[in-house]
Amino acid sequence: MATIKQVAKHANVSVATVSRVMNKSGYVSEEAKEAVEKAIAELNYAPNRVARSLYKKSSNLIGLIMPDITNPFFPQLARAIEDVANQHGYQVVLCNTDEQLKKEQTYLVALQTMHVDGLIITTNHSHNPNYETLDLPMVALDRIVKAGIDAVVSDGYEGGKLAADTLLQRGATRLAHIAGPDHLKTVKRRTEGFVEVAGEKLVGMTESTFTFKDALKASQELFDHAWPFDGIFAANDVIAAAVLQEAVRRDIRVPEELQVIGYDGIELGEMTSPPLTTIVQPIYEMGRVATERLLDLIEKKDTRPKEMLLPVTLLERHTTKRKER
Amino acid sequence: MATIKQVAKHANVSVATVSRVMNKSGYVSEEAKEAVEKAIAELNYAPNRVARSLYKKSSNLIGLIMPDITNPFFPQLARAIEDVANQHGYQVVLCNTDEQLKKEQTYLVALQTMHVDGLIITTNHSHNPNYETLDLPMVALDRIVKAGIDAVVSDGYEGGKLAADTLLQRGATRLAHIAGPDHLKTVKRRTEGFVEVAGEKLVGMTESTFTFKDALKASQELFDHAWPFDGIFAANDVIAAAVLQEAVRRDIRVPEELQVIGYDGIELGEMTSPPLTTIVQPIYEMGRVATERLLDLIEKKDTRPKEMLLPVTLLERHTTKRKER
DNA sequence: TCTTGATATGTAACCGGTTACACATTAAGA
DNA sequence: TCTTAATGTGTAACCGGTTACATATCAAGA
Repeated sequence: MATIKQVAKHANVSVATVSRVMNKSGYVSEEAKEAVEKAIAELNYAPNRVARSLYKKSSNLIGLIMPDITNPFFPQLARAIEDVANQHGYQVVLCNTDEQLKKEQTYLVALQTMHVDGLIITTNHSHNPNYETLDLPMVALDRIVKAGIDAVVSDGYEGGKLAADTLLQRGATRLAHIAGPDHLKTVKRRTEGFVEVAGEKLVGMTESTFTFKDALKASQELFDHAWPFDGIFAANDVIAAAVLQEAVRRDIRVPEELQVIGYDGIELGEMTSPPLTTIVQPIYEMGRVATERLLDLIEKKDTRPKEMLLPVTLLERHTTKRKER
Repeated sequence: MATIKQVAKHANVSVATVSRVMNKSGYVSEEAKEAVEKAIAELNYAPNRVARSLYKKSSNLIGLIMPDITNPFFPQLARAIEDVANQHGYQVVLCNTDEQLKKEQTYLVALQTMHVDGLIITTNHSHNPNYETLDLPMVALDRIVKAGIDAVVSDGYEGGKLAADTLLQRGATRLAHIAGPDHLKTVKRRTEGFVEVAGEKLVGMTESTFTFKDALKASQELFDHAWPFDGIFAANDVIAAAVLQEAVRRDIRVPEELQVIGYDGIELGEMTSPPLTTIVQPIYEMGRVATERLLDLIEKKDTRPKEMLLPVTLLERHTTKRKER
């Protein structure tokens, strides 16, 4: 790789001049500019970002901290983040923490020492002491870390209500629900919204993590203890898929006997049989908004913290009945 | 963040001494060592990796180039890579290229200028000119880039044969197949193995990309034109899921009327109804092996290029019949 | 006692950029 | 013609580490 010095020599100017034309800063004569551009082209020069980082104290890197990219909700988020970051000349460093404080801590110092310009956090340590002292632009995504840190989330409360409304409207009279992990505020809201509207009609409820295995176990328990019910809302699509599979295994016809609604809108829902009706949160959009917000923060365009609530919509596939008229 | 100079002053030694204790290199008296360690602890010092990179020309960063993290095969790979990299003190930079040469090119210069130490490539430009001139350790994963570049792949040929054998052994007599994109060598091998064993029994075959939508379309065509068949092998699990869904929609009973086998062993296969029988490639293992190989290459432990072929296994879930005795 | 090698430490060059500053030239305005 | 501001360019300091090299001390062996 050529260095700026070589370019300078090749163009018969000083390194300062080369730097000036690279950055379009300061005064440069047309003549010099052309010579430099020619040299750059001929030597196939690209400036060393490490050197630039060292002086500028900015790396054009952003850290993406997530629990586990293997969880099907996150890849779409990661994709959106990477797309937007890339469009603005940033790269993203992927960090899986499995929600372990220690891993998170390790990553945090690694990211700091490599001078990332900002952080997007999709893990949920509401009181993670690590973030308190961190002087870095950051935005929480699908999670609420603490007041004072920007957050981008979908409207889980409305989503929960929408799920209940839909089920009721399609003739369900006995509702059930599988909630997500208790410590996730954004997920809890879905349950709150659902319970609020379901009211007396709620006949069964349990809780599960977001792994398919656990969800299957929770479904089985629910079917064993609370059956019959004719409408169920799962805290996310993976859980809904488990419910579906268990229903099929028990020869319960969906949607005739049991209507199922998930939450997320991940591609998986399209692949089940029958395809899953779900409350979709605009995942890509959330990633996009979060990243754009982060870049604004990095460029100090706006620093008042705020929480961005994105609307959800109902996607009717085939685990709910047709709308009655 | 404290700098090495501050630590040096605080410990009453020179920066060289501090550097020596940090790197356990050269001679340092016990006395000095303790003073430095105390200073480091007190100032909460962590060396600036950017500065270190500049001098060392090594960043402890590895670039991960994939088509699209949103494709459910890749997150597991990414996860494995990140795990291993992290255990060795490396971070990974995520790059989605959508198989577009231009994006790939852009990333390649970005990664080079930030001095990544190595590359893991899961895209498939067999003749991508970009890689030819690149003087960077790299390993291809699930893809074969070109001779001279290490590759880690699963044994698709054996997998295809295993799928056909299994179907035949379970009583299927009319076989069908949906192949993957033609330009992916590793995927083509699956088809070759399958066709080889299926022989005369093969009554229908088509091709599809790895998106669910396309797969669904291909399935419909196959059912329209080649039905009846009683055993089908799909080039990956996403396609198999589409076949399954289409079969259910047509009221074809699986596995009684039609047995289905996928390839990959991704979690999705567990979530379909019925759960999918599939040829599993050891995805996590592949990521691990590739990363360990890359780290060896980076540390110059071994530089003879080689191709690593990992074995596949049959995972019998419920889209195939019980083994006949 | 003198030599020699091991131990210990500091100074300064270096990595490859960016930019403050000094200096030179030129054109416009008084 | 003299000032002054705008334009153009180079030198060197700087970012924060690593390390080559110079130098100093000390103990062991000749």
